[in-house]
Amino acid sequence: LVKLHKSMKRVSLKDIATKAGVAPSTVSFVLNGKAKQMRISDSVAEKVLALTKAEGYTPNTIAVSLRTGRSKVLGLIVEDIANPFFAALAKTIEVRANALGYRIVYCSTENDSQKGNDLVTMLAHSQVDGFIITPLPGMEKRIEDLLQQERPVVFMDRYLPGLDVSSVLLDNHEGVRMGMDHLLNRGYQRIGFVTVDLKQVQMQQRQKAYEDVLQQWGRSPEANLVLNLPFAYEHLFAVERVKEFIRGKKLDAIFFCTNYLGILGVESITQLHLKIPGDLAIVCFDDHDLFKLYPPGITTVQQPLGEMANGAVELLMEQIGAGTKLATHHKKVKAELIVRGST
Amino acid sequence: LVKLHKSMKRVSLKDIATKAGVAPSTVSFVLNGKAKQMRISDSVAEKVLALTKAEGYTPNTIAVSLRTGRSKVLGLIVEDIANPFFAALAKTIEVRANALGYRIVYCSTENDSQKGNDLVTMLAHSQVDGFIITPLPGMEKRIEDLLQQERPVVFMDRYLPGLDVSSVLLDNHEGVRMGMDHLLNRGYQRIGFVTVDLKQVQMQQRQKAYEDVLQQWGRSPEANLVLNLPFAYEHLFAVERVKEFIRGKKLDAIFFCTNYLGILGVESITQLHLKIPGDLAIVCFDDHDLFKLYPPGITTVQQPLGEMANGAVELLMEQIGAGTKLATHHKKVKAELIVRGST
DNA sequence: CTGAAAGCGCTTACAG
DNA sequence: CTGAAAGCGCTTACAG
Repeated sequence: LVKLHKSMKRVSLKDIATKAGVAPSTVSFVLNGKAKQMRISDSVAEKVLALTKAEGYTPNTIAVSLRTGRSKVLGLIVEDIANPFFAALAKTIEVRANALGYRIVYCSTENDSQKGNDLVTMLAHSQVDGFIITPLPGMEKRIEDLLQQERPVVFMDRYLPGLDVSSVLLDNHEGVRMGMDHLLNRGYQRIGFVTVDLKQVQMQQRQKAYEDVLQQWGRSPEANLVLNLPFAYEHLFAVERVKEFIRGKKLDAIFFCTNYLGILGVESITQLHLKIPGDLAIVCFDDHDLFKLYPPGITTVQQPLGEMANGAVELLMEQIGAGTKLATHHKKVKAELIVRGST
Repeated sequence: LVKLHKSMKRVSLKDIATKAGVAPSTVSFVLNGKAKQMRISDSVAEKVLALTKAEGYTPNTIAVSLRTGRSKVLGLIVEDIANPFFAALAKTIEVRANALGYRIVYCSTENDSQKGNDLVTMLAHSQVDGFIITPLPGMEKRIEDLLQQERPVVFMDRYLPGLDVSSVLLDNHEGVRMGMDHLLNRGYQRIGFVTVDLKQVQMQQRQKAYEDVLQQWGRSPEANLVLNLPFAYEHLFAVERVKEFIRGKKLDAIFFCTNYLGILGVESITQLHLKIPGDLAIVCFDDHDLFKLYPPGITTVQQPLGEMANGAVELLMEQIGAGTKLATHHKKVKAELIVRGST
């Protein structure tokens, strides 16, 4: 076993070839599993393999990339990698991609379409083999360029209407339905819905679903009990609003539209000394397993982060594998209802 | 402005040279800002610049990497990118690195040294220019290889004793001292300390600091009131233990060693109907701004994530810039005491 | 002031 | 069964 010296140059394929007394191409074929195909003798193949092991040789991926035109790197552009939701997605994507021999370069748009566009450009220049993007309005043009160049692209969690890009999205309507059916089947009558005044499509889809489900269960529009908190609420203010909401509307159940809302909901409820679900049933949309840290009794509508992440990688791999432009797929993933403790 | 066609080959430096009627080297010099240095005429330089713009030319970074031996990519290896603490660090590192013209490839060890070693190997093969690593026991040998090859490496958040590697670490002792001084200065007498039975050096340093500070304030060892929860506690079990601890030891203040402990602490305290800080003062070590979601009255010892991340990038850049092996630096970052609401 | 040429480390037709 | 050669897209001594 040859020990590397400090400033020793990395051993190259050519070095191996020289030591083995064969041509570089022979080494390349052996290492790429084309020995049989190229009808290289077993003895030569074995010698090459033994040498690469002894010398600790591994191919320079940069050179391979330049030659083959494939970098084995995927670009992941999310809103904010420090957000636990995106961090969890990134993690699963990483694992899946690594298993397939791909590395991930990730970047955060910070909800700035200008920055998002710059990131796309940067990743395109560094020759990533494909993109997984959580897009923002304002990125349409730059992403159309990618499509034009036949670069594999998948949208995740969000999409841009009008762009013909494969996507993996959560079925928000179905998720709310599951949570609401859970409550309605158990006879709850006055189900409040707490949301936040955000322009995001997700929030609007969820609120719409709440209203649809109530209507489908034959409730009158007066049954719609919605608390719409302002964006960027103050913690104490919001807790008070939720408390008022619960008491004022005499709720027997409450549905929180996001997990951050759920956190302050739990605090409001604790302050009211309500038993869960004895006095009040709770369902909360949970984007990242946050409620596993919380006491039982809270039912959550869990985003299937793994499924979403794996779905995105899968759709991307299809495109990369195909080489040619495929028809776009729009994959909807279903949330999972998790009932913790007694109902 | 030339529009790219679907399967049109990317425009290369050579293409620009041909169109400009100059040699490729001339284009290269102009684009790399060496026009003056190479005494290229302004008219030629302008023509080249105009053409690159019109053709939308950008250099192929893979080719640049192969040629220059520098990839402009940094490898970031953390325990788990889905953990908000590491996600926040990753985010800051990303921003800083991007500003310096570097991209980040990140990977998670999942606390598995075998996986950690494989990741180091993988990143080394893909020619990253430097490593920022949250190391694990068992990675010593593989990291020594990196040092031997004079690859820039920085440890962040953790270190491996005996390895001569630059590092950025939190000053845990000082952090606990700040929190404890805050309480002791305000006259609190019975200060409990809640920790968890983890082998991590951080936890042990924090507990040691708690004990040291009490001793330095002249308290007898009987003043040490420590609740050591088992690793992987059940939520309800832990909440009960904290409640017992507060009542049993007649605490007037409590110090939580991590933010996850703090979360269940807040729940215990709410259940006991204690006013904060009227009945009980709380200080909590907060690794990732979690408590900004919580009600005021909780004082936190905040990890300066930004400082830590920027410090790591900075130490790495020093090494990359130097080209030769530098003396190692061990940077300690100070936590910040954040007092929310009245004391 | 500018160009021709070598070379980074691979892969892959092509020719024996 | 194996080798010589071209080339991926750049950069950088070197030679005018």
